[in-house]
Amino acid sequence: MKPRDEQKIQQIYAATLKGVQERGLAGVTMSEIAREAGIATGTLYIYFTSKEELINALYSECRKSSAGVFFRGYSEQEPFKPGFRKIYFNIVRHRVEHFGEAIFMEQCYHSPFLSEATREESRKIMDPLYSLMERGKREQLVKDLDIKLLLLYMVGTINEVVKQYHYNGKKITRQTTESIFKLCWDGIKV
Amino acid sequence: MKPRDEQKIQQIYAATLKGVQERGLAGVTMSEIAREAGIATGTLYIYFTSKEELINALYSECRKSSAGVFFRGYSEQEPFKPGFRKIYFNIVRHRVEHFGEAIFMEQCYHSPFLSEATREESRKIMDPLYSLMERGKREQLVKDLDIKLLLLYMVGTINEVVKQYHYNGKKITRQTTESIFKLCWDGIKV
Amino acid sequence: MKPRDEQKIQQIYAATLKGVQERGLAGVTMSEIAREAGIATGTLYIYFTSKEELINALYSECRKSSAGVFFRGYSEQEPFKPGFRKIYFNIVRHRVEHFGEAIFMEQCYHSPFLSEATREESRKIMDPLYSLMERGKREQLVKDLDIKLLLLYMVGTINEVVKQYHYNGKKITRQTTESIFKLCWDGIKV
Amino acid sequence: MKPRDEQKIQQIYAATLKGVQERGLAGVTMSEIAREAGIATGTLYIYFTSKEELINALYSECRKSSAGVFFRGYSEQEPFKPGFRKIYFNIVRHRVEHFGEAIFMEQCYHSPFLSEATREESRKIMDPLYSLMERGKREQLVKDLDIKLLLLYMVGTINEVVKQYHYNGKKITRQTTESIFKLCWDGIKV
DNA sequence: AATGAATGAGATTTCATTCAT
DNA sequence: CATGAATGAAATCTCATTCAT
Repeated sequence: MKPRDEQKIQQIYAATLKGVQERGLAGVTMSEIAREAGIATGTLYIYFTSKEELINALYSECRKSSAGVFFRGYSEQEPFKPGFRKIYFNIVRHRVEHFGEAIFMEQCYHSPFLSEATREESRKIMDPLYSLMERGKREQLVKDLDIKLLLLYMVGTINEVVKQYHYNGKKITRQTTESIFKLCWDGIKV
Repeated sequence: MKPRDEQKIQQIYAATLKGVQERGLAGVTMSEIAREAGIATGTLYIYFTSKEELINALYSECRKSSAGVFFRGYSEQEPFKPGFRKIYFNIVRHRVEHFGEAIFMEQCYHSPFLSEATREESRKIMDPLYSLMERGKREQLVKDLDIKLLLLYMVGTINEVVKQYHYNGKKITRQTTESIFKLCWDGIKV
Repeated sequence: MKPRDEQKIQQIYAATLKGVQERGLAGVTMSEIAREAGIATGTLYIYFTSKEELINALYSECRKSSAGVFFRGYSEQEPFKPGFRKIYFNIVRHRVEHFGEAIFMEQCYHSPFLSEATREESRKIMDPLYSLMERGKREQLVKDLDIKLLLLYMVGTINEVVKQYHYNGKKITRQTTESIFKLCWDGIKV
Repeated sequence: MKPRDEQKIQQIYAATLKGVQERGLAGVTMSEIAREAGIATGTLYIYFTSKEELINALYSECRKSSAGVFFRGYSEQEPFKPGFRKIYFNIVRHRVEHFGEAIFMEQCYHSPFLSEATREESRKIMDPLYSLMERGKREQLVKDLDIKLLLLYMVGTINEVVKQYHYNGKKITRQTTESIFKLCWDGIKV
């Protein structure tokens, strides 16, 4: 019987992401999160019984929300390349608009907070992209390599570019996205 | 008189990397580092006046050591593609063999520990790779894009692949490296 | 909601004074203070962000409280000698009844804790006594010497007598006070 | 079989006094003392087996050296007032020239360092002044009050004046000394 | 539910003392 | 003897969590 003031939960999530972005998972404290969220420390513990639970819940939340965006407007019916392209652009946009989430998730990986269950659960989210890639291979549009490798190739560049652009205060324009998509496509295509 | 022990510093560094890899910058403590390094907590403070100083020193060290490996065996005289390939393989090898360092540096970026001075200092290390890429562009072997973008494209994949392979307990074979190099090269070439 | 407890501050002050009297500023620790005040160590840090701040706050407090006592019942209207005598007796009584404060302040002077601001602030407290002495000089009841010197002459004896009597377990009786007042007066008068 | 490099001991004493004056007994550390004395920490422990022993030894030393100065040029044969005057001036001079020692001794009183033996031993040093005062009373030159009280009256002023002048960076001139001596004498005489 | 003061275990740091050279 | 690195107990301080209101 956990309380469901959904708005408060969102404030807590936002406060956590902000804190992690500024001081890292290492530096963020429960009282800072509470203060930033505009509630008392005690209240935080009404919504999340521990720091660990908060981290895990937020992690899941991030995964879910990102999946929603990644496949927006994408249909398994459309031909491979436009589908692939759509997802690519979706991922870039999401990474840019939800930069804090990316950082947070990255930091979680090496924290003592994330439970194995959460890690496991979060792996499945890329499954539709997996299927798409498989189709690309079947249709001989994409190199015959391990699918996981192809996905990492695709995602790695996006992550790195978005991160570095962010740190250097540069904007990712449509042109930038077109450029890295072209790089990616030329590499991946047969 | 017992001289200050240079080797002890290496033990401390190793202990820190191990701790960060296991529990994240969030979870690593000075006493754990000391225990792992086989020294007393107080001794740690003879070599580093604070946790912050230790983190910064290790960060610099990592940057420097990686630069050394990246350009091993590479000469500016050799033609573009073999040079590029050599560096690519060097980076992959370094990331695999010094995985802990990569994790550590990634975590540092969003920690309250890293000083601006250290951040600044560490940016210059990729300069030679920068020059190589410029040459590639001049010789019209490489796409005419912003060099920084090309480097991020190159490095992003490596980071992501090495990381995920590591987490899943998979080995990066020569074949894997060849595969991602091919992906990278096909993308980057004109 | 539990409001911040003003009385707790008094307990902390009392505990600090007791500790300093028994073991000196050198020997007093934050955990001892907390234990003596009947609170947890962490609680101490809710009220004072550091040991230094606690010491400075207590120092100011002592200065202020002593000033209150020194001039109790004294009016600038009354003739010089009875006024001077009243203040003299007040000071003696305060030193006896608040012996711990005197010791504490003495120790603070050469500690690394006291900030320059606190030192500065505390100088002004004797001002009314200063004015009184000036009047005494104008009325030619008091020797024509630097006023500061006259005050130090007056206060020095009190401090020394109270201290030594305390250490030797002797009581300062009314008779004792009369005696030293007579000594002081005979010296100071024209 | 304690080593007797007398010069080194003096350096240690000087370093200790300097440290205590600057940071209080609270703030002075064994390694600082060693550094200031120009020796290694370990060496300090060859000369004094513990911090406590060093403090106690220095305390005794201070007491002894001060006694030597106090009664310099004084003979029990000379009449009361010139004798008293000589000692008075000696004390003032000593306090000024050895200010650090006075501070040190004051701080020791409330430290956990000073042993009861040391405290006891140091009380006897004023005995000749005690006798002198007794004579003054017998010859009816001095008020018929408890001798201890008379001495505290005398010494208290000196301590206070020297301390405050020192803190305010003012010099104690011969004129100052004459002034406070006159104050003292007028108070003490019958 | 909400609050924020209180708690105390544990983290960082200091320092008297010891020890290997 | 002299050195200063090494030690570890203890001090200062932090913070996840609990509790009284």
